[in-house]
Amino acid sequence: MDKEAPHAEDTETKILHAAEKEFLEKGYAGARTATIAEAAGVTHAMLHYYFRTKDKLFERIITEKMTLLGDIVLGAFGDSSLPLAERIRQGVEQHFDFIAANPSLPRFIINEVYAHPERLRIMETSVQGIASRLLGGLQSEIDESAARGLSRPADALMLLVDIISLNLFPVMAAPIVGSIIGGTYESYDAFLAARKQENVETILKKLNIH
Amino acid sequence: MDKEAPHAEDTETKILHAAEKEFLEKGYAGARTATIAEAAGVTHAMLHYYFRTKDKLFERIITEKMTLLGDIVLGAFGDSSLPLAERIRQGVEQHFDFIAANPSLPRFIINEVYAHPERLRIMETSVQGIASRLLGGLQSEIDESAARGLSRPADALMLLVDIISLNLFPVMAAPIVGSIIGGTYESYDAFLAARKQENVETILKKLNIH
DNA sequence: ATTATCTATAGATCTATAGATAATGC
DNA sequence: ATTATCTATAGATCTATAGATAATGC
Repeated sequence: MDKEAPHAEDTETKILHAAEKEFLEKGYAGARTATIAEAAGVTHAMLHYYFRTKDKLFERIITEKMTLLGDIVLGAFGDSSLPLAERIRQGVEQHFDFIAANPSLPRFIINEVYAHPERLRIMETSVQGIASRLLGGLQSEIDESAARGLSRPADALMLLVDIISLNLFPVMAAPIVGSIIGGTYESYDAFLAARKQENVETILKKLNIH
Repeated sequence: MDKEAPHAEDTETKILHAAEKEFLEKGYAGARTATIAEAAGVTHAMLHYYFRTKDKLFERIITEKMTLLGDIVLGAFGDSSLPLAERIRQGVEQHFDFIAANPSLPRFIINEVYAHPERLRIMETSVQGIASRLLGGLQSEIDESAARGLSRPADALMLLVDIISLNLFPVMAAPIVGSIIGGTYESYDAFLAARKQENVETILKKLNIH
């Protein structure tokens, strides 16, 4: 049924997958094309045959990842068919789950955008999408709820920054936070599960929503 | 009065300062010893004469920075002579100000600990200090306040993670957040000032403190 | 007769040191 | 007579390509 692929993965795909792992873990500067080729199980020359340069290969990966990250923010908070409290709870949880499932993604994007701010142009479209579509709609829902006395007034942008801040840090800084919590939790995953609920509560308490 | 220093900065100090900047901005893998030497205004050979290897120079910088970061957390929240609400407000603000004044520090530490988790041992002493001294004291204050009906009960560890999360993200991800906020604020510094107060409020509302 | 793969190596970049020379402190 | 500095270059590491060979699709 697929366009191709009776055989497992073709060389190009194997290189892409290995490159994704290497770049996300070590960043552009720390990644080695020879390491990528080896992990993909192909000779080093193949990497250059398919992608010409390290830069072009990197460009492929970071474009894909930035688009993904933009989409997930929009996707998590975009469902406006729910009552505000539910929309926020689900948004925080979905966002948290995505970050937990892609733990090196935020560090990767933050680092590479810092190193080359012009890379933001790749995200600009999704970022503009967030700013206008999501924030506009969310803000009017918050305002309406506050006007009815169902919750505290709040700035939708600030709320979004709150949520992203709270969700990213325990995943990005896992080794450090892990060493702080020590043996308080059974595992770091148990801590993360508790943290997800804690973040939902923090936001709902801020809105004082009923 | 000083031990030395009639002349501006000696070579060793110039190299250290240049190295700090280069490593914090580009990380270990992205930093170049030749770039450091050039920025310090000395020949490349001098760097190796004083510090032998890139690794040893890096070790000097990261040890200093990890200790600093540990100390600041302890320092910001350690003043237990204040009423709880004031202690938290001042702690959040002091911590925020320190991060804003050292914007590449969190990214640097998070990246280098991720790349080499064994580096956590450098921080272990300060980290243990935080876990026991700070959290223990803070927790009993929170408990006492809650018992008197002055605030909601809360877990001191979770509260600390909340604060650090909220304070770090807008500084670490400044280019990205800046592009999301667009022209809403006069400058990114204006946004950060607003953000500091917002973070204080978020925490106080979570505690529902009066 | 085009596409994919391999071996071998060039070429670029970076870290590190050798060895000579100048400056400094007894 | 020790410490600091410079020039020159070795040595290691990494990216990229040349050129030959094998596989694949008409």
